[in-house]
Amino acid sequence: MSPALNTRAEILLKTLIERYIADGQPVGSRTLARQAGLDLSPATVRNIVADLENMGLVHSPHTSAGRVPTDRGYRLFVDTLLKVKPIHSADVRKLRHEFEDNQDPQHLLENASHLLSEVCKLAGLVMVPRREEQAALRQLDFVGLSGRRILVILVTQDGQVHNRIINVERDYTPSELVQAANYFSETYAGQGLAEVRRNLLRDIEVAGEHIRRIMDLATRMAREALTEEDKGDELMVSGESNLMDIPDLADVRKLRLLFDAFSTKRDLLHLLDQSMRAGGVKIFIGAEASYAALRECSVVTAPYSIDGIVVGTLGGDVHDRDHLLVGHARQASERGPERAGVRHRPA
Amino acid sequence: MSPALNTRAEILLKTLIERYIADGQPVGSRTLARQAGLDLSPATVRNIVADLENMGLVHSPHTSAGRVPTDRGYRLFVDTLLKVKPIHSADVRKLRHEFEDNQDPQHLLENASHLLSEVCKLAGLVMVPRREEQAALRQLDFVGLSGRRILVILVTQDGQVHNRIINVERDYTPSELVQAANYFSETYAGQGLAEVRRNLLRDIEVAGEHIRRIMDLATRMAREALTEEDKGDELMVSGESNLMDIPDLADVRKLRLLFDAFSTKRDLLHLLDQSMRAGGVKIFIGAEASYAALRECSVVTAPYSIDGIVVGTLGGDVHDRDHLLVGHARQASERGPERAGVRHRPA
DNA sequence: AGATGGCACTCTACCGCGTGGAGTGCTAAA
DNA sequence: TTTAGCACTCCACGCGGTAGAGTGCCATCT
Repeated sequence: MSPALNTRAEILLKTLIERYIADGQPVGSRTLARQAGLDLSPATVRNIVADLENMGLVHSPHTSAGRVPTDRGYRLFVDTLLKVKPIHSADVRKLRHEFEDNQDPQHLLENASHLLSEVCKLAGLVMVPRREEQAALRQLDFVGLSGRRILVILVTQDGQVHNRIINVERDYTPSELVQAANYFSETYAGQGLAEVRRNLLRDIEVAGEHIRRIMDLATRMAREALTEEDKGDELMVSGESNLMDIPDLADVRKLRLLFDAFSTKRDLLHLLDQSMRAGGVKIFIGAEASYAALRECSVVTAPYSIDGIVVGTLGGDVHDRDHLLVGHARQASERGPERAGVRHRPA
Repeated sequence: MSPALNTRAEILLKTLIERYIADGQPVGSRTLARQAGLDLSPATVRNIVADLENMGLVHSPHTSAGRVPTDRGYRLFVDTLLKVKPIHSADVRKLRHEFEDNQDPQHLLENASHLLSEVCKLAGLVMVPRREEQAALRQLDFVGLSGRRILVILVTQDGQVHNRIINVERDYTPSELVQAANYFSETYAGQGLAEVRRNLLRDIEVAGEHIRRIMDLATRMAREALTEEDKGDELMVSGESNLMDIPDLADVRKLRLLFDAFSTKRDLLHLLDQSMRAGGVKIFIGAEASYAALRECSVVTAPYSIDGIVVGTLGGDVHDRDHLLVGHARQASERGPERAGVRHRPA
């Protein structure tokens, strides 16, 4: 694929990209010659850059403009040219501090997403841990509401609380509810939620005394309360408005596309999911995300884990290299990697 | 203040504003003469509009442009000129249907906010019911987590579930937790949360047997779990991206201001709070909201109630008159009023 | 007296044009 | 292999001219 570059060409490409990322303008031979620190004349630089163009790493918006990196150029850049430097340990301490107090998972995730966007001045994404793959049931509670509605509260081992309201066919007395809750909690505690659902449905078939008495409740619960959380809840986005500071999103229509993408969430989730399975920090550049709204951006993702098991992904729509450095380095220093950014500016 | 207008002037002002709202362009005498249906020549219209300008109801961006309504013009418009027509009962049915299934309050509010923005193609705001003023405690649960952390689950009479993690000084056995939960649930059920907090703190003073055994837990709970929810949770915003379709927010900086306002939430909450106390549909035009970011917009708010008690506010950053009609009428037909919109376009 | 037509004036948006600057590709010389 | 020079291209910018929309005022009509 990408043919080998000699050192000089590499340096020039790197400088070109950094320069372009810094101010978004196509960069010409004179600037490049000065910036690269190679003591070459603009003319020489022109020759080399012409080669880069032949290799499809850079490209001219029009005849007499400077050069702009292509997707392939970026790819090569992040794969082989980019060095990340560790972030200052004081910063790490500060970040660690932010997460110190025991918060409930919901708030923790919100904070992470918010912080991610704050630190990087970009949009931060955090995928909610996959409940069914990870969390085991710890406890169940039923609370009777008016009108044959029952509130199911479901606590998982890791301290997450989920609640659903289900409608049932008959009235239940409070003590029935308590008994049912105790029974379910004892019988199914420690099993994964998907597992609970399966077992519960099976147990209804060969129903024992306990289950038969609360048949309706059990069925509803298996069907409604134990099903997958709405997709909408599985992704948190914050700091979207940071994207408005990015000059080439000044066009409101582009912005709109992105924001719609953030509120639909579905495709983004897919992207993060991909990243989760693959493991490690991944950088999706422009069209690589194969998702129209992100064509002009890049997304950097990294899975995070709880007790060593990968359960979700952090990511971000991204933009400039400094932030890439920050994000990448944090990954080395914290257990759960954070994220990073590189910006993409096609014509 | 606003001097009396004769009918003709009123009609012209009304037409002018409607026209301006429709396409955002300053409106000139010729258009106005044609549109108003008064069979007047442009010259006559010019004279009358000149009067309106003297009264400060309209204003010219520059010498030879048409007229644009001022804040005072809008005020007069919504106060005396605007008639709302009921929305089609089929629409009402459809909306009612959307909220039919019993959802838990969290989702209900999210849906309301989302629907609000969908229907009006604007940003929808929903204020979360004021917990401490309304909700009474129904049930309490403690779940022990690792490391002396306890998950407090708190169910209110109206079916809302809140949970907090608190740190405690010593370990509790599961049965201790169950007993404590039972005790608290029985003792304080039916009281408002603020009340519970007060009583609990008082009871700790003159501690009885039960409380003394779980002193630490009780104290923490009163302090941490029963305090006001974070302000951040009290307001839901959705459909912000609809605002991007509004032509004069094409400027990204203005947009940014608004979005920041939405994510800060504090001042918006204040606005909705005001509206809640005042009651009825309120329309804040431009600077009336006395909040810089909203200077170029208007906000329409209406309180909603549960069982006749006002507990929160719906509102929206808003934009065109048709939606005002829709929103206003729904208020008449549903118990909880929805919202409405009028748009403001200063120079 | 109120409504109207006419007229001069003003301001904006837009178009075409010329210019300066930045950048390129090519060629010939070091 | 590098460099300097040169002709060429293209964009951004500022300028003047024009068309259109709108106003304000005055004289006239009913």
